[in-house]
Amino acid sequence: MSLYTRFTAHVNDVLDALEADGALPAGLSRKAVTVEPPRDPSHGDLATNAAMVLAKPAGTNPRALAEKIVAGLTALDEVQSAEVAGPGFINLRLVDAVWRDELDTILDEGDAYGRSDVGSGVTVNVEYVSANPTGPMHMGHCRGAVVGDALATLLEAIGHRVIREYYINDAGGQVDVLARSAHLRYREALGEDIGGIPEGLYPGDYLAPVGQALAAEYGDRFVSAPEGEWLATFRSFAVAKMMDMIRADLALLGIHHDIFSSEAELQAAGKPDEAEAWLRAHDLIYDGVLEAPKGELPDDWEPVELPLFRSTKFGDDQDRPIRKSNGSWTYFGADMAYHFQKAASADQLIDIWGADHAGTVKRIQAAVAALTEGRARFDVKLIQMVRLLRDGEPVKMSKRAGNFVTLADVVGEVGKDVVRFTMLTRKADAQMDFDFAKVVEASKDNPVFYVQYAHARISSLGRKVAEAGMDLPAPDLSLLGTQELGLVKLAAQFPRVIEGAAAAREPHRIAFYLNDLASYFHGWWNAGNDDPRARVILADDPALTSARLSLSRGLGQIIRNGLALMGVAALTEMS
RNA sequence: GGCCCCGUAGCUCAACUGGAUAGAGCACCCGCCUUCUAAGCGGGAUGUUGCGUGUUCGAGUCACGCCGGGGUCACCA
Repeated sequence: MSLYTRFTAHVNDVLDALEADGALPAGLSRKAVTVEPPRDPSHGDLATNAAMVLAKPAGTNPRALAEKIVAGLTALDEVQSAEVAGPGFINLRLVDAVWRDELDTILDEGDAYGRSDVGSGVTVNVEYVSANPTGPMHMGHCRGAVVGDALATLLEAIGHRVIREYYINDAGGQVDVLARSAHLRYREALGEDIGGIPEGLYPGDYLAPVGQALAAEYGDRFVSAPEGEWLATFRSFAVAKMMDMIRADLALLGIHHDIFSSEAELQAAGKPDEAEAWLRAHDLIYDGVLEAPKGELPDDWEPVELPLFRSTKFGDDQDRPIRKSNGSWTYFGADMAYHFQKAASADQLIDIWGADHAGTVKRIQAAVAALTEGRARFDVKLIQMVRLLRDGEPVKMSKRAGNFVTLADVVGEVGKDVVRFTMLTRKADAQMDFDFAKVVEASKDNPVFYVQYAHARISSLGRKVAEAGMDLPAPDLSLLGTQELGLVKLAAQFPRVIEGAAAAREPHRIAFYLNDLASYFHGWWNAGNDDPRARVILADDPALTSARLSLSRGLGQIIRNGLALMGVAALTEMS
């Protein structure tokens, strides 16, 4: 149990006691009661708003109620002082022993420190990447891949069972285009001069090996065969090759999915039909005429009767077709069934999408709400664009010739850890710049470097002590000073940060927290510049050295654990 | 035109999903390198949180309406 959940329990105990005494009406909701560190540390170590939240429903005034709660909290051994402040906050100051014990806990629990089981018993399906299987991963996919993966890790850290899933869009028109592109390369591989790649086919060179593989597999039997004879074969062949490439690209980032679900298989298994039947039985699908698109009408637009899902009943602004006029499924029709399938094996669903799909969020949320009858929590996280820069100048990307910046190029240039960390240094719904020069810069402007540098400094301490052959006594943490306990207090927030980040589905908070912790650590370290007695290693004071070394190790542990959540390896020395 | 996201210091961004006096870094000014790694540290200055109503003990955060920037609109995927 983390320190913060422990004190939340203490506050609840005090409230229980007040209820038992009749000082507080029984059964008031404590949902809004929080126990958290105040923003301003001068207010104390912990603050609770219990009196303010409960005063009104209890029919009393906040300060009077606060006084009663304070009396109960003051009685606790771990509490040094409790006082009422401002409009009715209760500020707690804890005895130093609490923080020393917490440092021991960090060191004892090691890699497990910060993990919890608050999410146990709940399975969460995180679907991320799901790039179309028509080419290698490029930078546009990168951020969503990293955010999704880090979020999945974060959810595991609070005890959820997590399913990492990739949805292969292998049923739409774009995979037919892929198959035709592959057929062209197949003819090329068999010696035909194909000239340029016609407009409308995928031009990328990565398809050449696919053509060669097809030639090796099938010889020349499909060279002049009508499309109907080879399309399906070439399609599944090429998709499989593309997925191999994508899996290899993802592996460069350390990303591995548990499940790859195929849209084509989903349709072949009749899942969309099942969903449609269920929805029709519940009067959530009707045959109707789609409204004309707003704004400028396409030339070929004409009213057609289609099966429409009543997404307007769930907050969408238009009912949405699930089948096309030729009877095949729309993307939405299949996607609806796909989410229905996912919800069968998970309690909560999270989709990581590019922000360009924002317009389709409501309809899929409507579908999930309908098909699960509101049971499944379902979040769509939209990932904003990343602007690629080099020394402040936008990286030019031409759309023709498949000339985009691939994920493999970027990882090759700056490394996996830099890419992953950088992608997590912004809220997902804020746009972000990725500057090749800045992300590898060795300065404190660069959080990747700054955090790693702190960890390297900490690691160097262990080496120095070993080299010096110092004989250290068991640490006596009561030797730690105020600034040092302050560092412990910040370190002790780590479990809260994890829980908060997981609950909000915001992995970037880990990166910000680590940067903060690194900043305080560097400050402590540099105190030794002005005052040699403030250094960690004091040759003439093994006792103090031992205590400070324990603190350093604790901080190093937190940094490692935080980086692990982000999928980033901690450096023990800077190169 | 409808919907979604964003708007916070000169710049880039935070703010623990409603808490106290809105915080960091950059840039600017003042100190600090015969060093446990100065690849940095300490201190100073920086605000009508786009604007306006409302909800309440309390709003950057929630609701509604404007303003500005971006995205999106299909029987596409």
